[in-house]
Amino acid sequence: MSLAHAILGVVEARPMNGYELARFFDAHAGWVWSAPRSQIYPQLRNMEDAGLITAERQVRGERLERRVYSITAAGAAELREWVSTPFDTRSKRDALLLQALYFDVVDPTVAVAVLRNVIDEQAAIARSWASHADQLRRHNTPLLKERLKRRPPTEHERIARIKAHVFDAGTALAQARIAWAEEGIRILTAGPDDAIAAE
Amino acid sequence: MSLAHAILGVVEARPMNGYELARFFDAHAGWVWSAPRSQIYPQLRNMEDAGLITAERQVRGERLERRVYSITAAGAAELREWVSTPFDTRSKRDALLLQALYFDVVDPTVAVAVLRNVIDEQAAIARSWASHADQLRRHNTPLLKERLKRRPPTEHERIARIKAHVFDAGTALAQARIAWAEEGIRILTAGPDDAIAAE
DNA sequence: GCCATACCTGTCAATAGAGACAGGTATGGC
DNA sequence: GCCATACCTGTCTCTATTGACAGGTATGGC
Repeated sequence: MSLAHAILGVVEARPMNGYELARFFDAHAGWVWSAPRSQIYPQLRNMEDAGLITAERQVRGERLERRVYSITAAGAAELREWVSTPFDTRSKRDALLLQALYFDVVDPTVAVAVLRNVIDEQAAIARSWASHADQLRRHNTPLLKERLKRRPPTEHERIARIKAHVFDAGTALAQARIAWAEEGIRILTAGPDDAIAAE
Repeated sequence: MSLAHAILGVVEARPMNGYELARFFDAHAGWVWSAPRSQIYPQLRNMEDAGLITAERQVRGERLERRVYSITAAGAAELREWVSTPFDTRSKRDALLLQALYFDVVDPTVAVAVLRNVIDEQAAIARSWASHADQLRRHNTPLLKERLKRRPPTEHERIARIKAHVFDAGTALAQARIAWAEEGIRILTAGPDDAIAAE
């Protein structure tokens, strides 16, 4: 399951508790991988049971404790193994494309409104991904700084470039979707005359 | 749920039984939306209970029956409603990007091998999507032919263009991923000298 | 007539994921 | 001292999704 590997990659940078992880997935990794709290806490327990992470338990008050999780050697090995494994990249579901596939059953103006919404959302995504890639290239995100502390300085530039390049993908894919939606609007707004003229 | 709407869009073209739908999702719609048999059969029952589709039951042998489902007026209304609704297009999970995010923990040659696999797979996807878009533009797929029988001829060209444009998206996104993976290989194979030289 | 194959419909168990609900703890500002 | 807020860990229920398993029916080729 990918959530486990997403968590392994984060705690590999620095130890975190469930709350921090949940906030991190909301704020940052949510762009690449998202998960609700109700999935994170049980997942951490499972990973602890599996020996992929260890918890340092800190007592808080009378009943609560805070568990700060660190990656274990087994966890690091599992992460390397998973990252090394080529897997099926064929996307199995795309709700946006499914919706567009049936645009012929609604009024063109309605479909155009849906596509305009797509363009606005994807433009916002492209901006925030580009901004994050830029921050990474400047070695300027909190988690990257923590991560680099544990790596030799000669590797720092390379690591930052690898991370930034992932967010470049988000930008490029968002821009591809925008271009596609714009072309879709042209197709939907072309009248029957245009269609015949274009034959 | 999107599976229900994927099914509605297919049976809107022509009535089908569960087996045909399962094969269709494997062969064609699987590119946009996939589902195993074990999800399709219960889903059809639910949709029948909800009045979105109706089944014509044909007896086969002593114990089996074949159920051929057609869309109802309520189902067609539900499909139009769903297609008209702008929804959140921010992708919540991308296993490929998650994997690439942690390429720094493995040997570059391993990461490059993963990316080469991505390129091969995405190239195959781009080819088959482009081919399908071409077939649609020629009004040459079985389901499109069925679908057009129920629409006025003046609409045929428009409908074919809308469908084909969805598969253009698949091609464009696959090509964007290929370009991204190729750039990733360049970053991974660049030595420390290159990195310094590029500063 | 037999058999391989395609046709046809399901069940079951397990995991993943979403969203609502529940409740205790520390701290800074008033 | 009180209270709002952020910190912190969970449970519960429902639905989605997967993969394995189960089994009956029609048909064309040998």
